[in-house]
Amino acid sequence: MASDTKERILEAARELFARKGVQKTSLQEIADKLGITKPALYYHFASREDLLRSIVQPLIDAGQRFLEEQERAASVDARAVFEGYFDFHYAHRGDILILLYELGTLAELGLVEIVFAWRARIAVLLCGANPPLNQAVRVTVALGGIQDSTIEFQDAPADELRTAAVDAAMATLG
Amino acid sequence: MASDTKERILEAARELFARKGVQKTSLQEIADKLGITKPALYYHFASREDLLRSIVQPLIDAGQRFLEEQERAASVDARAVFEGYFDFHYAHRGDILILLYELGTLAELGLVEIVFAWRARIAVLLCGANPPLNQAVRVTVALGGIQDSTIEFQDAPADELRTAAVDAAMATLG
DNA sequence: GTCTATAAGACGATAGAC
DNA sequence: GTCTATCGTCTTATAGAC
Repeated sequence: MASDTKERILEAARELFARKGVQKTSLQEIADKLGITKPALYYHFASREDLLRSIVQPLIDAGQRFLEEQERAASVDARAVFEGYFDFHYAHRGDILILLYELGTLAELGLVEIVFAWRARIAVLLCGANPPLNQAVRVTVALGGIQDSTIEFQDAPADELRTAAVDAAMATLG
Repeated sequence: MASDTKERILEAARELFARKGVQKTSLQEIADKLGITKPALYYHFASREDLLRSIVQPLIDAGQRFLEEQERAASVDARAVFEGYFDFHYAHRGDILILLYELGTLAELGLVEIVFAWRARIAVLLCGANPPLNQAVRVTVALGGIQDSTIEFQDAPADELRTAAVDAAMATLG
């Protein structure tokens, strides 16, 4: 396999980012954790931003795949959309928590725009283009609520949480 | 008085924090914006954290007052609670957006715990202590959704948005 | 691929004059 | 209340040996 040092760096960075935040974690700390030096780290990643992007990219790709899949589906089933949305957020809840605590940092990578665009595309699936405000709000509440649930109820059994979150989202949509 | 240097510093800091994030704004930049020097700034605020706390504190106080008011009310009306929750978030949506983009920074000031505690207290008001998971999830979706709405629909007319958000929250609660 | 060494600069914060 | 000057520390990033 390709040099696993690169993978080890990503893993260490992920752990430190989650524990102390992205901005407050220096490349020095990441290197120390692995017992290597900063220049060694620079051999694998051209810059600090390059490292950060390498962590975020798989998440963006997964989200993109989920959305294209939903849009390709022949018919739109709100419950299925919510379930897929829950599954995506639950599967990546660790990384998503990192992003949520550091929205400002991620905004510089253009991530905030991407996530808003995703929500807009789902909103189109659920209630068409240019819905009235009260419809748009309901979609925001439903999707935002599903995401919040995967963050706030870390200890709950996954299947029970999934049912509860999707039920709540369906009730919101009315 | 409004022309006080201390007030002008807070105002400049707020503006820069909103535009480029808390962590990425240096004391130097705040001083430059006002045409004063860093030591002058230190005359008014003991430290960087002191400055940050001075911006956040009024928000915490306002939230605290809202909650005590709700808890003192003789009877609990879910709709009234949601309306008050919306009004609080709408009135402070500018500052709340700053906090949302920098949860990590605010966590160091103990703010995240405070907000979670608020939500827990509202949850007790709405469905008693130790509710089943599906009830707790519905409260999270409803409250989180109201907050999201005040952020996402910046351009919508306030009263129309208020009705839509509260209606959605009521539907979520079932 | 990893090292030693260091550049080049920003940062928070302080001392002391006025 | 505001200044000039500076301290000490931390940072990203690079040069060049092995």
